[in-house]
Amino acid sequence: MYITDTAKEYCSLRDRIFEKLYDHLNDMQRQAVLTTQGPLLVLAGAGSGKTTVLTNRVAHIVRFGDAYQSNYMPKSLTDQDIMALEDYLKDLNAGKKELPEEVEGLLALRSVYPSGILALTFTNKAAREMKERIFRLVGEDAAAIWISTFHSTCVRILRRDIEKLGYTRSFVIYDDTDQLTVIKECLKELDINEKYFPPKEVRAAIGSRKDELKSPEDYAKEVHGQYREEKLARIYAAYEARLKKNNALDFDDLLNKTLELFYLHPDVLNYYRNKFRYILVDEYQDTNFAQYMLVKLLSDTYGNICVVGDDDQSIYRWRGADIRNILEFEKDFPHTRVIKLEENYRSCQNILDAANQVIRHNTHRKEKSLWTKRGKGEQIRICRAFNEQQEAEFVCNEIKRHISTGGRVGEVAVLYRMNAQSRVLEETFMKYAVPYNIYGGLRFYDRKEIKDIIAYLRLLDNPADDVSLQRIINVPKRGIGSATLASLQEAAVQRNLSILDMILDLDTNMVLSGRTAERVKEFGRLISELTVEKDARPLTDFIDYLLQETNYRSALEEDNSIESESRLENIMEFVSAAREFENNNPEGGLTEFLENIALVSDIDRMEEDTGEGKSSVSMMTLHSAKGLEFSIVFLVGLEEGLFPHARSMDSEEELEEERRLCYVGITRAKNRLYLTYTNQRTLYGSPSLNIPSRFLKEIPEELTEDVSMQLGGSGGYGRKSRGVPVSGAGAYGYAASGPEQAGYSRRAGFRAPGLASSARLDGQSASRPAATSGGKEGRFQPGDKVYHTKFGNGTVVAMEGEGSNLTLKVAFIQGGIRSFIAELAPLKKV
DNA sequence: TTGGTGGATCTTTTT
DNA sequence: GATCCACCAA
Repeated sequence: MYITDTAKEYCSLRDRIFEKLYDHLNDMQRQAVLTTQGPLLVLAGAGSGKTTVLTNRVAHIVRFGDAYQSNYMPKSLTDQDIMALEDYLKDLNAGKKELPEEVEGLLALRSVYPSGILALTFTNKAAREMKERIFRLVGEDAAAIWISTFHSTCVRILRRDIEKLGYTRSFVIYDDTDQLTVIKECLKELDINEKYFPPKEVRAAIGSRKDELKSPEDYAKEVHGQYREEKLARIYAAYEARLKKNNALDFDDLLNKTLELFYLHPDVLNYYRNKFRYILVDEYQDTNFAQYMLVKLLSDTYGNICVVGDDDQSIYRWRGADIRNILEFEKDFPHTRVIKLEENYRSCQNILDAANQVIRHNTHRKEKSLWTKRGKGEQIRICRAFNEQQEAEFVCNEIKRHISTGGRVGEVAVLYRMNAQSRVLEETFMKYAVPYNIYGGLRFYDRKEIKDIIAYLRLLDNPADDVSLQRIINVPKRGIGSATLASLQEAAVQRNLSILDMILDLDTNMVLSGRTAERVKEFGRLISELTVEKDARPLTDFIDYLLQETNYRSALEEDNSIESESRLENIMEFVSAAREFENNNPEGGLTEFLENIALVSDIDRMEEDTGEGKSSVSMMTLHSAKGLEFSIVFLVGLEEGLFPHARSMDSEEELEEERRLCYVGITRAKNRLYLTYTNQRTLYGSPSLNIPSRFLKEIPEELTEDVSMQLGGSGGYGRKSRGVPVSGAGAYGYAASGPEQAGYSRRAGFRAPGLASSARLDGQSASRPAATSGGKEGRFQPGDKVYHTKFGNGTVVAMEGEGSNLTLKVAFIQGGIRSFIAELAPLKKV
């Protein structure tokens, strides 16, 4: 192309303007923002400003369209234009970022409609956050951009065209509990024993097939001749048929049916792929095959696909995420530009070094190394405790010390591998009156009473929904038991009707008789009546009416227990959630409300989600901590068998995922990181002896400092850890501050029914020696290398029980973890 | 049909 | 230790 001097000058000015305009970004970030054309892979390490890049990139596209990097230039550039650009650059240098319209016209050469941008996330929270930040950058234009989760995006597409696939627009979305119900029905129908095909396993199998986009027919062909798999294929087929009959989609279907729609109706696909000129994907390392396909298909016309992610933070393999998507992105999308963001704005260098060192032990990854301009910061503090009670006391003491020196509790987080670990922490925090807040666990919309109400609503919205009907036909008790239900169901299948249709026309169908028939008919009348009222009343009003007419509320009120009281409270909460929805979506009806519940179910978190301004310590699993940051982080339970989890220890791939989880945990900390582990821990009811996690050993000693507690007199523990001399261990004397029973209030906000009362933690028999077993089995210790006549060499990773019940868990070099009764097993130390 | 009991099982979770 | 579920008695 012939380039004039004016054009050259234009380009150089444009470059300098953008550099100045984005001088709040580092070089790599700026590159990522300005690279708008073609495939782009941004490898964004933890805390490297990933969201900043995404939002600025979207804003840049909205404001300047295809300007940068494209061959487009203003058709006729005048000297005046050049002068205008020069003036603007001067303004910028003087700190004035306001963009005059004529300059914008010179820079933005081909405009892009905001509605031509699609940004995909995994969680609603991420979508919400991105939307807000883009709004702040570009104002009203942000409203037209498609920023939402994969699932919401698919629902939006499906609501328009799903009739082409033979569903109605008021389809329901089944969650995993509903899936189990359907699977159990299928097993019954096919006369398959649940023992040999546990519903949960079947669900996982079906889920995997769906992730791979395999239909029941595909699968059946593939496994032809294999008995078990063939059965699974039949269950899968029955499952699909039932969902369709119920006019229901599961979560996987939201993606798969969208793809199906695209395959069967290319006109629909073409509409969207021509519409979305720019596509961005957040957390790309978490995508599964279906999501990959969706992105691949939609980006085909323009090829402007930008994915942001961190392979080191891929922790959802077990949920279908395929790390290969990010590792092989460059192969899948030729001519990809790769940009690595390695500068970290969150943590001190010691913390980053620890993270870098741990993750280095993984083999399948893209080489990255985090660094910061901040200093080294504090040493990483490692504490060995005798048992989990003591571990929790240590955490409490440290937090109290932090508070007494002017620190805030909101800056602190305690992270653990399993939810079960939260109990002891919770009890101890209560005892010491440290306010805390547990995130995760049972979600609001998963509570029994809430699911019941939702089931009523779903049935009314979609009378074909047999699953919801089964849930509530006898809730509250109406004397309709499983036998009645079974015969109704069978008859419905025979006549190819929904169960509700059967019930409403029971006289013609003649399935039941006498008292039972009367009760069922009564239920039918109730539903008919509600169906009429549903359209006659506003949403909130109707839900209230429903609670009344079904006797759901009165049944709870009569119950008079603490539990039912909390259930009633939750129902009130639900009603106010409905009211809020009604206010925010005056147009939305029942269908929209239910969709909102299925897809946007995090009202629990929203209330308290105020980051470090909170007035309580945050406790959560490592998985839920992804994406968050805290000044002070406690990573507890770093023991072999717990973290890495025993279930993950028999495959290298799963072990690497555990290591990534550890990496995620470490990189949550901004200023101070504690790592704790115990010698003994009660898990699943019986005590076990543990050895420190291998991840601890992967952190260089010069980054760490031992702060183990000194036990009152019993010695031995806390003296030394991994050869590091104890520095002033006494300063952390545990029992330094006694329990303060009062103080703690439920304000910290857990709503779980009927807990709070069981804080009997008197005295604590913590210093009693472990179940170390005298006698001959005492010869074994966790960490011992052993030889088994059948399985060969291995290491004792855990011990449980005592005396003749003492069992050893041994990790064998070949063939995983096995448990043995110590007395009986042909094991010897080597 | 309901309610009680013994036995097995026990990661991680968003949509 | 806690929960879920299949099975059995009333």
